[in-house]
Formats: sequence, structure tokens, C-alpha cells
Amino acid sequence: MSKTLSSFDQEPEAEVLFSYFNEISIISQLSGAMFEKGLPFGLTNAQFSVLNWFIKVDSEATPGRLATAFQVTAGAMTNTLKKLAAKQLIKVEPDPNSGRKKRVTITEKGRNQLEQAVLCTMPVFGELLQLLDSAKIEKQLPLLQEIRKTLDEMRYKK
Amino acid sequence: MSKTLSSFDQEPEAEVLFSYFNEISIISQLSGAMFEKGLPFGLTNAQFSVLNWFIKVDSEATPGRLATAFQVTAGAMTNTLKKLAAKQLIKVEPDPNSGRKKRVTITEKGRNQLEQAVLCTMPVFGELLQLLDSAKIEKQLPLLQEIRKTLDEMRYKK
DNA sequence: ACTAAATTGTTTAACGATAAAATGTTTATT
DNA sequence: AATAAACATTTTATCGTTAAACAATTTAGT
Repeated sequence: MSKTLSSFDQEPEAEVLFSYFNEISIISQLSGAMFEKGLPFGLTNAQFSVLNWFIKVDSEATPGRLATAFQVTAGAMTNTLKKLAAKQLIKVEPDPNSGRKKRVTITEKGRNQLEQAVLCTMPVFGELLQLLDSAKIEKQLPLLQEIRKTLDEMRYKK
Repeated sequence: MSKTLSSFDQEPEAEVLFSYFNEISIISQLSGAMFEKGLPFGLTNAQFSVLNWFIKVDSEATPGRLATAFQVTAGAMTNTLKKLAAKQLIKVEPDPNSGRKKRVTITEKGRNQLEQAVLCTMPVFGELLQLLDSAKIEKQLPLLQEIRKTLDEMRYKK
């Protein structure tokens, strides 16, 4: 759930951060729901993202590598992969080189559904781009990436 | 779950939006988890936010008004209010003027726990402010608010 | 008044996430 | 070899959320 104005009155900088994260969490929720609503085949955002990863990053992976890439717990990734495997959009095999690892790959059916899914989400982006200034948005990206990295490092240190 | 680089190669503006929302969703997840970890009394972000609302916005509310304010479904708010009421941090009464509405207020115990909770979260913000430039962050706020409003309006129209 | 529609809130089922425990495998130490 | 430690994944319990069904009350139309 999202936060509203806070009680950090004596700390104006903390107040800024609080409001910032509040907006972020609302946007995350709304954009995620909007994107998922446009997906076909009952694909969820999580499922779409994993399929997309195989096109954009690497043709194979382990569950652990995917969990790290998506900043989710291993259990969450196990769950997502199970759904994808049940729909035969990915293939999960034992790793020939290591008994603890598994080897995950996308199937032809997975490729096809991903391709169609990308087409289905185009209209939503088109609509958004008519309402928003994508140049201004692009300028914000570097700071967002920096904040994301900072938060990620804080997780582990200490 | 978060998204990575997408397959929108032919639409560079859509690609920017996709990456932007991807960063947003990761930051939302990480900052939410970090904030909640600092909360005392087993308070969740949702519970903290509702308590905080009573200090920052109004001294009383209906469940429906709170659900709207926090962009969650009525069912989610029912759930959060039940938890808060069980801990006696809020009071939920039938509305004297309307049989369907309820009147929700914060209790003295609720005020006290909120005050302590705010103190508990200070160190996290302090740490973040040493690593991040709060002036730059503040400059991004207006666009974030605009995006949030745009997404919110798109939900209802159409 | 009566009925239909809208409003308000709760309940239920399903989903995706986390944390922690459990299971099994590999690597390092001795 | 044997044991301990690290690693990879799955399982279990819990949480917060949504969507949809449900119950109750108020408002509007006739």
C-alpha cells in the first residue's frame, strides 16, 4: 500500500524522500496493473518478464540467476517458473554439469506468446506517450537507476 | 515482480517508458521493504500509512475514503483496519448519520505507536540522505506526481 | 409508498511475494 | 574418507492485494 504525507516535519529532507517513495509506490502499482491488464494468454507481469529476459539477456539461465536478476526471492522464482513450465512456455531441465542447478530455457511456444504479448501492450504505451513527455521521463532515468543501485547495496551491507 | 529490458526495439519511446516503470517497480519494492523493516510493534507499511493519515490529513474517516486515498480496494482497507482495530490503534464505530458508513478514528495508543514508529524510521532516511542528493530527488517530484495522476485518470476513463 | 439503482462495507478465493525451514548437492578442510 | 560449510532449489506458512460475490442501507424515479 502507498504512503501519504508523513510526520517528518522536523526533517524536511526526510519528508522529500518520503513523498518521493510514496509517489514511486503508487506509480509502480498503477503501471503494473495497467500493463498486466493488456497481456494476453493470462500472462502475468512476472511471467512476461521472465520470457522477455530470454530474448534480451541470455538464451538460458538457472532459477537462481533469474531470481537475482529480478530482485525476487528464490521461492518466488520457483513459483513463476512452475507456472511458465506448466504452460510449456519454458523448459526446465537438470543441469548436466551440476546436480543442484537447473537449466531453464524458453520454448518456441514461449517465444511466440511473448511476441504476441509485446504487440498487445503497444496500445497502452501509445496512449501514455500521448499524455506524457517521454523526453522528460528519459532525463529522470539515470537518477532512478542510481537510487535503485543505492537501495540494493544497502540491502546487503549491514 | 520487476521487468528488465524489453522487446520494444522498434519503438524507442515505448522502450524508455518500459525501462522507467521497471526502475520504479524495483525502487518501490526495495524502499517499501526497507522502510517496513524499520517499523516497530509489527507495524506494516499499510498500517503505518493509515495511522499517519489521521495525523496528516484528517482526524476521522470512513473506510471507503481511506481506500480511495491509498489507491487500494475496499477489501484491502477492510483488512488493514481490522488489524489496526485488533491492536486498538484505531476505533471503528457505526456512523451516527448513515447506516452503511462507519467512522474510523485513531486512538491515543495509535498516536503513541505512530510517534515512536516515525522515530524508528529516521535512521534509515538519514543513511539514505548521506548517499543520495535530496535536491535532485526533489526536482523529480513534480513529474512523478504528474505521471501518477495521468495513470490514475487512465484507470477510470475507458 | 414501491421499486430500482447506487452506495458502503465485508467476505471469499486466488495470486504473488517474503522469510524461514527443509532437501539435496557440491566444495573445502582435516 | 569423513565432516563441515556453502550453495541451489523447493516447500511451508503468512501477508497484503485484487476481483467478484454478498449483504445492508440510502437515494431516486415513478
